[in-house]
Amino acid sequence: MGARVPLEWSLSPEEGEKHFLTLQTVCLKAEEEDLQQRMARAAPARAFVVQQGQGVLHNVPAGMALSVREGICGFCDLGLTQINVSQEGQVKSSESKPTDKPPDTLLIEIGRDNDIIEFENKVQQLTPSEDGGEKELFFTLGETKNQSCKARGDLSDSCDDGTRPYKCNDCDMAFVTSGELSRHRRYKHTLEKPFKCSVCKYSSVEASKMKRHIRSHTGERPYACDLCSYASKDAYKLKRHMITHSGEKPYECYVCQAKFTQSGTMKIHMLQKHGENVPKYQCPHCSTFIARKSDLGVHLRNLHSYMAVAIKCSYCEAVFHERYALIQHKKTHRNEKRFKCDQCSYTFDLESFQDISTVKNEHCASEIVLGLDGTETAALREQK
DNA sequence: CACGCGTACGCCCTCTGCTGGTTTCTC
DNA sequence: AGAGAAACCAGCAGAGGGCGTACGCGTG
Repeated sequence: MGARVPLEWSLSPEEGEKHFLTLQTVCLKAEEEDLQQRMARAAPARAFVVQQGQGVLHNVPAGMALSVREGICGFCDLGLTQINVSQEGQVKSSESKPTDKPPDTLLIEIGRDNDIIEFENKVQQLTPSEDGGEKELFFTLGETKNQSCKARGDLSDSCDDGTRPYKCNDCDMAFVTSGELSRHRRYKHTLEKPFKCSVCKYSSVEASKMKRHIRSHTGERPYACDLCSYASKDAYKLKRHMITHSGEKPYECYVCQAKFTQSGTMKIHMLQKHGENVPKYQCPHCSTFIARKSDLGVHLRNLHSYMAVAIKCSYCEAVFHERYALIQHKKTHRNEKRFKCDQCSYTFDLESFQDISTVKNEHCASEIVLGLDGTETAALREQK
């Protein structure tokens, strides 16, 4: 991820039916001096008007391209309107004129129906660029949900001290009641878990969590789906399951707009497709690197697990209880398949290995019958 | 009756791992 | 070129963490 680009914004009703959200880039960080120079070269300092939600752009200056995307941020889970300011590294149009300033104002048209929307300049990202490549600025606005600020530190300052008098001594959290504070401290600091499972080692902070846990032992599934035979052990899983019937994909990758049914799936996608220095998982039994941990499990089961029914090598009589061992064994056969003519120094490949192989040595126009070790066998000599 | 406290319920989240379809690789 | 195998990938569900809130009960 690149540096953040600070934005200031204000919402001002004007021009009768329209509201305008004005964004101003305050400055670019010193380390982004190169970007400033690029922007100054290619972008006129003028306002753009973007029709929110439809991607209709007006007054796009030469050398710049704007697009509007809407989705849900994978990191903060806010509804997002994202304005991408794309700039070619080298301005191709001869009519483009260099300017002194980067673009400093964006105007976004917002209908009156959107009065309830609150914007915050929470996420702004600047993607790194390749030399001469495309540079993109992501001005991303978060549409706040009607939800608590939870544990996000950057929003915690907004919590009202008057309404949340019970402050935790070990962190910045504050709560309405002492009971909430007490529970929070058990979860985060004292790690006290008074509820113990009689079947396994699980323990929990709350009795309700133990009740839910017990269902994993009893198999009780009180939450049944109306549309299929699925039943869940808790309400949330049923709700999540219902997405499979509606076809809804509420999580959208803000980079490639791919959509996903679960946030975790999108997170993996973003890591694997758009992440940097993505770690890979190395098989402990062979040198294979696999992108996903779950697929390493598949690899281990398929190639390294013990097989009750042994598989015989197709080249010889050897049998193996592990597929990977068989694969490695077969490779030794393949490496051995080059043979020398017994009459001269010519070498040749066997087309296939069987218990007995017959090879036409076209070089010497004589038929050679070979065993697995590349020498003529007594049985073969009798056949000849 | 107001208040504090504990409990129960509910919601949403992350992490995890299995599954099956698709793509890529190897022979 | 084609078949089979392995890796890639998204879908999906299990399990558990964390917190908001409603409710009941005891107490002053």
